[in-house]
Amino acid sequence: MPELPEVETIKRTLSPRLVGRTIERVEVRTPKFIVGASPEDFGRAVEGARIAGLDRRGKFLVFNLDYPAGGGGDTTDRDAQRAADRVAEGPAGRARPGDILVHLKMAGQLVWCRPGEDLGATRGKHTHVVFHLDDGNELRYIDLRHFGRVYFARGDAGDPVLSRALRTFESLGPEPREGGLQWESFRAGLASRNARLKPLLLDQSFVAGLGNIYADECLFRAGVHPLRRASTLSDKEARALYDAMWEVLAQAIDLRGTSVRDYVDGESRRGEFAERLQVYGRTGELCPRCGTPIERLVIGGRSSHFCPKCQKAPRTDV
DNA sequence: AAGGGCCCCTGAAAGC
DNA sequence: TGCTTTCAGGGGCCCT
Repeated sequence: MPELPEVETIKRTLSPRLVGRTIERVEVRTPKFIVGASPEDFGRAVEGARIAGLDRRGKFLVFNLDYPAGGGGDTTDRDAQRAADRVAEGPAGRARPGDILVHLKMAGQLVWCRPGEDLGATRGKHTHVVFHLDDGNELRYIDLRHFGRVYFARGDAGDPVLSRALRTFESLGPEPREGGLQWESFRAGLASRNARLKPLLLDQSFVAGLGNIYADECLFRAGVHPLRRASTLSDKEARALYDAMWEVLAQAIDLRGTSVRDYVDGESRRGEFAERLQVYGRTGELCPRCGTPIERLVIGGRSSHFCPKCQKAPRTDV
């Protein structure tokens, strides 16, 4: 389940292999994965384009393409401009018209491969899009659950699925790390919300990139219960949560993500953060801090894992 | 603003 | 044992 650390790892593993390469041919095996254009139009548009940059925004991967006819500008200018835009725009950030956005949702994989490389029957069967590169290698989009999508930002503006995705992309909240989310605005954001913490952390317009796994881990490390109302946190608790986000995400990125099920990076390698998970998926196991059995509760339709002793339940609402 | 319901889809697990 | 059914799982949209 790729969340921020996994998508970041994919970006880092793919960048050196993709940036500067030209897409020679696109093979769309399962049309529904391409949003914004027919497979034919998508192929025609993208073939011959050069991958100028690879970015991550929340859980989206952003392929920035240079097109041979028009558009363009030299790469250095573009990169500088994009970096400047990101700082200037803060959380907003728009997709550029020629970009390809990829959201992997639960089980999507983006994998760099040698030509025709065999990834096994299951992954082979679920390989939906193949980008053939000018050095002969391939970038494959694989998805065992069929939830992910490849969005062509230059596609049909009237396509409701595309415009919804672009709207979602543009309304992403700040990145939790790297100078995105500032303490003061986080503190103020919590204070202004009555929502329960768990759904709030999963709200991508509040903060971008957390998913179910890291939300649970952050709450545990901060010692706050997932049902707590955001506005009821003390300064100390809010600070603990802010720091926990930073630490958990940094550690997870260091270990190249969490492979609970299907996740692998751009080189098909699994991440190693799963063994460091302290509560997620550990219902009934003992809390590493106090030895109390970890409990599971469904909140907002999502399973939540927490230690009932380290994360005190709110007095009301439970 | 908050929250419930629903849908996307497959494979694993549970049920018979 | 083997087949069928159920459900988990993340995210986001719609509706209230």
